[in-house]
Parts: sequence; structure tokens; C-alpha cells
Amino acid sequence: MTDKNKTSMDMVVDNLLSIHPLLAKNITKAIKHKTNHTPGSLFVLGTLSRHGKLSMTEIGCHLSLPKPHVTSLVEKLITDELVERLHDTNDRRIIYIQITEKGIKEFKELKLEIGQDLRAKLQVLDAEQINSLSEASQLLRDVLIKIFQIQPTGSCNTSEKI
Amino acid sequence: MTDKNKTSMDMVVDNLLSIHPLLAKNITKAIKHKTNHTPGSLFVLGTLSRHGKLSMTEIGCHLSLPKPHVTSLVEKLITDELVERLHDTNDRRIIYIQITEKGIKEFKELKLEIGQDLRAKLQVLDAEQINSLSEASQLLRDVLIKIFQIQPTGSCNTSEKI
DNA sequence: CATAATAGTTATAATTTTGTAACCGTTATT
DNA sequence: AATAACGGTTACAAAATTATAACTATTATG
Repeated sequence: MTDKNKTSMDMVVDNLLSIHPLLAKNITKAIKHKTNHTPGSLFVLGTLSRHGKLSMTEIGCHLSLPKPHVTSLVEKLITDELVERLHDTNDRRIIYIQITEKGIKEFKELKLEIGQDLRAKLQVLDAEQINSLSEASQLLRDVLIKIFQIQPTGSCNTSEKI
Repeated sequence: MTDKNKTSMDMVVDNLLSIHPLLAKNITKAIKHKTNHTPGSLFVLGTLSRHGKLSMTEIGCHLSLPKPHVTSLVEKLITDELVERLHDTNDRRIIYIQITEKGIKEFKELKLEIGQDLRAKLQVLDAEQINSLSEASQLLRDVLIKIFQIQPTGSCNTSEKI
């Protein structure tokens, strides 16, 4: 198959594979330099800011983090009072982690900090380009959230072969 | 500022911050499970597959990797014969790293392997959605490559404050 | 009730990434 | 020629992620 008749799906995969390292290096670097959080615990906070409340297992599923890692990341967030534990009254094994008011507020500020450099670099684009980019990134975000959704029927083993 | 009158640029930053962990966890997981390469050395290979030939310093700039890390990652790629060293005849300090035929071939195969899971998940979308996504991801990719470009005038210190 | 399965924690190790400092050889500056 | 700057390597340490196994408590299944 030549590049010419590459399918749209192959293009998508190709593009995502290019996008990832670009994003990764810029964002994790900003997180390290501008916050007291590790990338991992910030991603947990971000996921909670979207979902509000998730069980430990669900957090690991959303971010593909091994369970012990989730425990330690949440531990950190709890000492920072950005999230809190809620016990499920129906099933006392389950512990829900919920973002706190302080967590919501702080995550908003952290996003500003972290995005600062990105925002500066985006200044080279004109308004129309920014708009296109806004729509494009929104679409990509929505699709990724959709396709990476947790399968309703369990099967969220972190070390699962894929 | 409420969510309602959020600027387009803020939306872009927000979206990128959401996209990153989703992409990260899926792609690095695939790399670990399906290849003998570490994410780092595969990103180096990917960058070289786009640029063909880069100096050690340039590789580090593109991916924000500390120089010693670049050395070890390239070392691995050289023993796998996926890249090779070229000495600059004008400035004998500079060592260019160039992707080999074998490297080009293998990177293509690796992309197929790594994208397999992604491709499967994208199956839930119809042709039109895939097309939109293809365009959106292409746009995002191009913009990111553009804005993360290396500044011509040096200033690519890995540990630089940002 | 006995057993198995689930949710989460603890402990520990291995891998990968990041960060520093010192060093060599080469080039640029004075 | 002396010195500084640059490109890359070496050596080493620290941080972050990933992976395993064993364990507690709770719930589900037979």
C-alpha cells in the first residue's frame, strides 16, 4: 500500500502516533516545572474533574494505571486535600474518590499554569486558525473519550494483553 | 471567566490537556506490549523517520530529551541497525543520526502493530466520522509540529525553565 | 457454611525517564 | 596561543512508572 491510497483510518493512526510525543514532551515538562504534582497524579485529578467521582478501580481503568500506582497517586492528592474518599454503603469494598471544591479550583489554576507555554506558542496562529484548531481538538478529544471508554463488562485488567 | 465565554484558545489548551493522557496511556501501553522498544527509543525512531537525518542535539530538541538520554536511546537503535551514525565533515563535533532502510521498514511495521488496537477501537465510527477525524488529527499534527519547531537560534536547553 | 471472586492496600523490585556534573575532542573567539 | 564555547559521551543519582505477589476486608457463589 502506497502513501497515496492510504486509508483514512491509517492516517488517523499515523497522526495520533505523531501527535503523542509532541504533546507528551511539552505537557509533562510543563507539569514538572510548574507544579508540585507528578504527571500521574495530575492525570488522576483531571479524570476526576471530568467525572467527579470514580472508584479506585475505575480510575485505573480510565488511565491504564496499575492499581498500586493509583493508590499512591490518590494518597498524594488526599494529603493535598484535592480529593476525598467516600465509602459505598452498598458495597463496602468500594471506595469512591471524589474531587473536592479545593481540587476543582486548583485544577483550574493548574491548567492555566500548564497551558501557559502552549498558549504562548499558539499566538502565532490567527483567529481563524485557532478556531479550526479548537474544533479539531474538540472532535479528537470527544472521539478518544468515546473509544477509550471503559467496557461496561469489567475486562479492565491493567496488565491485560492488547 | 465562565465556561460560556471561554476563548477558543483556552478550549484548545483544555482539549490538548485532555487528549494527552488518553493518548499516552493507550500508545505507551501498546509500545510496551507489542515491541521490544522503549517508548523513548521509538519516538526517536519516529522523529528520524520524519526528518531522515538529525544531529544528536537536534533529536533531543525535538523530543525534549536530555542529551545523555539521547545517547543511550540512539545506542540501542544502532545495535538494532535501525539508525546509523554519520560524521559531519565540516564540523567534526557533530554526529548525524540517520534512519536506515531497515529502520524505515521496521518503523512502518511497528506503526501497524502499535496502531492495531487503536484501529480496532476506531471501527465503531462510520466512514464519515473517520474522515472528519482524519482531517482533524492531520490539522492538529501539523499545527503541533509547527509550533513546537526548534527555534533556529539555539536556545534548546533541555532543562530550560518554561 | 465453605469457597471463590472482588476492591483495595502493602511491600518490593524492575524499568524508564529525568537531572547533574565531569569529561573529551573540536571549533570559535580573543 | 590561550581561552571559551559547543557537541557528544560517560558516570551516576533521583524521580516516576510499571509490574508482581501477598495480604485484608467484603461480597458472591456453590
